[in-house]
Amino acid sequence: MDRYINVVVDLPLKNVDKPFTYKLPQRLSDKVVIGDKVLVPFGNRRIEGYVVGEGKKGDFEAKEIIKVFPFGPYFSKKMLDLARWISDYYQCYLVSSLKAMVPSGKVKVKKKRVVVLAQSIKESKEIVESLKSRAPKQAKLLSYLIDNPEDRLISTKLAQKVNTTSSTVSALVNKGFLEYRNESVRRDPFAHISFKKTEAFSPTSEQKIVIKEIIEGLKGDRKPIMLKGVTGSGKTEVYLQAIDRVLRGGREAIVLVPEISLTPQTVARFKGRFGEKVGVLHSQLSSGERFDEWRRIKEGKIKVVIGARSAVFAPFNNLGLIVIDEEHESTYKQEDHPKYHAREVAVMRAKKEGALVLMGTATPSLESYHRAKDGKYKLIELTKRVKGRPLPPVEIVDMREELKEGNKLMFSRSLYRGIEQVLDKGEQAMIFLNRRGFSTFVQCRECGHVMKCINCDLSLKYHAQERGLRCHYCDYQEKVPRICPECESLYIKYFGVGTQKVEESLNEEFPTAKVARMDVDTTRRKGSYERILSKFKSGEIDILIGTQMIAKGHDFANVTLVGVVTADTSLNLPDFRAGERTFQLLTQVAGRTGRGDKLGKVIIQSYTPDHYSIQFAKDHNYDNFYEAEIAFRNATAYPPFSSMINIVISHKDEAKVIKNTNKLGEILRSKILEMDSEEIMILGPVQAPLAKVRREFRWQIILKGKDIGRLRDVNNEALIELKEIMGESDIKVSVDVDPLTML
DNA sequence: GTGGGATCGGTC
DNA sequence: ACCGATCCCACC
Repeated sequence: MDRYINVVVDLPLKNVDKPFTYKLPQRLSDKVVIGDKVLVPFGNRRIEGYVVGEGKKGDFEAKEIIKVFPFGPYFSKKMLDLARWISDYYQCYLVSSLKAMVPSGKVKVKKKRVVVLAQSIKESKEIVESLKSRAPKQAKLLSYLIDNPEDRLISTKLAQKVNTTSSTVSALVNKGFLEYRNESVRRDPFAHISFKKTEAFSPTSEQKIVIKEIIEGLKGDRKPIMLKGVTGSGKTEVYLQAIDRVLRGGREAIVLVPEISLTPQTVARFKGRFGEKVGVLHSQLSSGERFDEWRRIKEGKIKVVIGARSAVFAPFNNLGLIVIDEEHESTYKQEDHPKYHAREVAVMRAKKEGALVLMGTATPSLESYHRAKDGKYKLIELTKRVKGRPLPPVEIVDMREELKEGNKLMFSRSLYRGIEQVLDKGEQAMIFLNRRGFSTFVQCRECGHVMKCINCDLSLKYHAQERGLRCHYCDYQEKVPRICPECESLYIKYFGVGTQKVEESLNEEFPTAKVARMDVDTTRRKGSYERILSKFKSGEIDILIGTQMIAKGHDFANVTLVGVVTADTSLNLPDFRAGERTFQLLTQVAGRTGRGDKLGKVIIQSYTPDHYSIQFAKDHNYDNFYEAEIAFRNATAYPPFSSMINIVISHKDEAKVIKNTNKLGEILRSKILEMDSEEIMILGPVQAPLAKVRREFRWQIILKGKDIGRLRDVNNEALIELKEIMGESDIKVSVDVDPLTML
């Protein structure tokens, strides 16, 4: 009886996004399971594919599988279900979702030729005695191996241990006292770091309650838990104790952290508690390292995985808990296909596998907090910092007043004084500026008025080419006004101050201070990130200037001042999440100070100091912020009150792009008209904010509506129709479901 | 994506 | 009628 199996081939193409049926040759008939990676004939080529199910003989002649790759299966039945959900929800090919789950690149076990004793310990000891006088080096080497039988070293490394060369080793091998053996080795990404064993802290009374609730969640309904805890309230300790519980119950845990927090210190914290059971998965690992960690998870050697976004796919079979630290972080959304959000995938995976999701943050995303308030997630809170440390006082400086008083510096008098004092006392300051490369906005320096789109109430973006203002949601355009439309002042300013300019200015104003800058430009080289941080920690640097990079997680006891050069940069981004981002950022930055025994202080400069995102950050008051922001989202029907899909069309030929995007817009509009529904809105077509990327022009259409399923359906039908009408196969269409940014 | 067969149009 | 370029489409 022939056995047939269904395989999805590794070609990201619409036409082949379905299973193909292959016959198993006799020799493999009982060796193939779902999740195996196989090599199959496809057309006149050989192609890799993944087994997704049993097949049956059809009305075509099935070809035979060529080979099955080792180390399979690469995914379980449940993970296949999850991949199907991702493909369906995020509109991507099944094979793309599957490939996100499996280790990529060359899948090989690394081997090395190690040197081991050829005789028993007892015999070897006798040999040592006999060698002592005539060949002392050989004797020394041999006794080293007797004393350290666990060492699995290659010839040169072993020779180094006793200050000799590998010829000593080969002499011993020739005499039959030692032998070479090929052993597989693990590529350990953290081999060079030592971990100090740590014990659980005794929890604060607040932490105790929270931990109890989590344990109840683990045993009970496993409804996702939102842990809202102020910065410095000890969320990590809560995670550690929850994980401990899960491990004791014989299950496994995944800890997702934002890429930027995945530092050796973070890993050390987990390894310190759980030792060798901890594994790490992230994009910086070499493909070999990633494969080894992946295999150790599968083999059950690892019980806790800590990693970035993709670690949500760790191949555990008895998953009990997924922790999502800093739940609101936008790095959890994958930027390329499949454009999944790790938080959503985690919730779905946990549901399928009976695990609990625990997401923690000081500043929940609006989406998640809304769900928590709706009862879809369980909300628990940590309101106090550990050791009773207070949250630092926050001072908001109105930069309009500074200008009126004749201060044209980028530092207010207050921040200037603050820096002076810090330098006097030998303490440290962090100066934060969130300057995004291309986005600038136009603002009146006298009254703070920002030029906004009349249709969207979003800030207009300055386009240098045409020297005009433009809304990238609806394409509304206007000229840059010569005088402020609000107060008729002539002080119209194009904002675009970057960290470099701040550095220059600090050096001018405080020539004796040691200033360093940390942003994408200064940390591009490997290790430079750690180097800057360790210099700051050791006190070699007085003032650290930086972008978001310095806002996260770091714990510097001597930092007593945090300055935000302008809170407006992120606030005036043309994005409905600008207010949310600003609040999150300010809250996080503020959390960087007052973590030691000294009191900290935060100074935020702004031209729009009355904005609720800034005002509520001053009081560290998330709930008030949430109420204001959710009202705005409700009024404007933005998420969480609607869903969105961003469709970007790109091609080298701009005319082609415009033609296709316009046509797609027409098709979408007529479809929505047919549906006789007011529910779906179409924004665009407009030129994408990143209008040209790698010589390709980009235009986009945004769909917005209550029902994500309907949005997807309309989008799908429209894209099929577009292809029929235009018949163009070479234009690129990229679909982003629940986009976090429209760029 | 890619090769092969169908299709179209130009050329001897 | 024959041949190369282009289109189309199936690939199990």
